[in-house]
Amino acid sequence: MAREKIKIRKIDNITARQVTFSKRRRGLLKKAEELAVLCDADVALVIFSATGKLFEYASSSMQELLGKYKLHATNNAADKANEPALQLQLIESDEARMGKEVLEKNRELSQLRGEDLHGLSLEELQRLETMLEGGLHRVLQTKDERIAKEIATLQQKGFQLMEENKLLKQQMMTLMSKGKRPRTMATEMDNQLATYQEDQGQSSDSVTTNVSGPPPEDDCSDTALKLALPFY
Amino acid sequence: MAREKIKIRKIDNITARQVTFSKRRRGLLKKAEELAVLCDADVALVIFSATGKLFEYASSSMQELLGKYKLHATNNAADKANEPALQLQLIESDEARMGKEVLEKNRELSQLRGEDLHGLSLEELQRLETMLEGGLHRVLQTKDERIAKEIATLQQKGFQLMEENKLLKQQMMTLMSKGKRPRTMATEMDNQLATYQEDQGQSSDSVTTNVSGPPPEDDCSDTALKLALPFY
DNA sequence: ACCTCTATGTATAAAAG
DNA sequence: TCTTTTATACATAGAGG
Repeated sequence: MAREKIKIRKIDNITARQVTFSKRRRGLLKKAEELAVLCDADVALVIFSATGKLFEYASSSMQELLGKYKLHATNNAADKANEPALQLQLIESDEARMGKEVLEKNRELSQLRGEDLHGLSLEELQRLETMLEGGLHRVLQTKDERIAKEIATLQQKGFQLMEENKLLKQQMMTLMSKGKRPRTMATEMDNQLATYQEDQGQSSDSVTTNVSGPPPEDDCSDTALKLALPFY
Repeated sequence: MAREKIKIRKIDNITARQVTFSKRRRGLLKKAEELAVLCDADVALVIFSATGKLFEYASSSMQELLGKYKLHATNNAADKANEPALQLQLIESDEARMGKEVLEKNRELSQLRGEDLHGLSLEELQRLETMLEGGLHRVLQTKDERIAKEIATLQQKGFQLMEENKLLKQQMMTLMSKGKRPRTMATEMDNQLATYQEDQGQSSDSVTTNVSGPPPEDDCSDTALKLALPFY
């Protein structure tokens, strides 16, 4: 495909054939991987050179893919004729049963994802819709519960910290009034306390408010305000 | 490779992914055959689409090639460890793996249905929510398209019937004015026609209006108003 | 889904090191 | 045999039917 167009037939010159094999083999393996990645497909590629050397690519496990292939092949073959393929068929019937199950589950999953809907009747679409709505409802409910719980935990931690700070402040005041030291530290703690109270008030307004925003930069890292919310 | 360069990662848009799959699949199959022919190599290519559809190429017999592959694979495995279980082990592990796969798919399905959500993190719940919303959206879209199409068909049939009735009425009038028979039948047909026109007017107002309600009780069952809508 | 069209990115045949 | 180079053929993304 360069310099000159070539006909697709066995290359006579042995050297040229080996060179072409090397180049095209790599190209093919690359393309196979690209297809698997781009299109979320399962791809298995097996190449034997004329000298018997093996090259292969499989998007997942070669065994898994070849098993899956056998299922399809045997299913189709069984449709067309009753080929009594020795004991092999007995063994494979087990595989076939499970494979069908996997295929069925996969179909169901992809339909729930909204793909491959073209063969479905209105009744089936309605069934899917109901199931999806129910599922979505329950997922949202679970998520809301989880979020509410985490917020409650955060609030509790916050109040604990407030109490702790208040106590510390009092102790500090006591110490300072005795030793007549400047009040800088106590003032700063007042500010921190006010900031934190504001944050708490906001987050309890709505479940969907951002709670993971910067908390007051305290040094009490051991008291663990670590329950950050990754969403909302 | 055209118009714009793309990154080799899963294509998000489902339609685009299917289109690309179709194009690249053909390209890959062609290249596989070219390699086999040009370089006298044995090539086996198995592709499963994301929806589970199978595509394959084999330069000779797929069975033969896969057998050959298994030999190489087992030989190599035997080099690394002294596993004398031959192909039997491959088959057994296939079954075990598929059993696991079935379990996995079932878990995924039940989660999509909104069951068994307790072990999930907020991130996983968010992922489920997104998937369900997308699926629901696509299901609703497909259903709406289907319904619109059926309504259009029903309307067309309705108009056909109206025309037919008009014609029959005229013929009847002609007959009656000639033979001086009582006009009972003609009057009844007038009523039917009026009723049907009302129905048509209603159903074209909104997609969600009940269209499958009682049509005029005509005896023209062969004209088939059978596209009843089971929902809505 | 499938075809066509077209601009562009890739693959690769041939040659050279 | 492998690499690099280069010119050319091929594959294909995106858009429109």
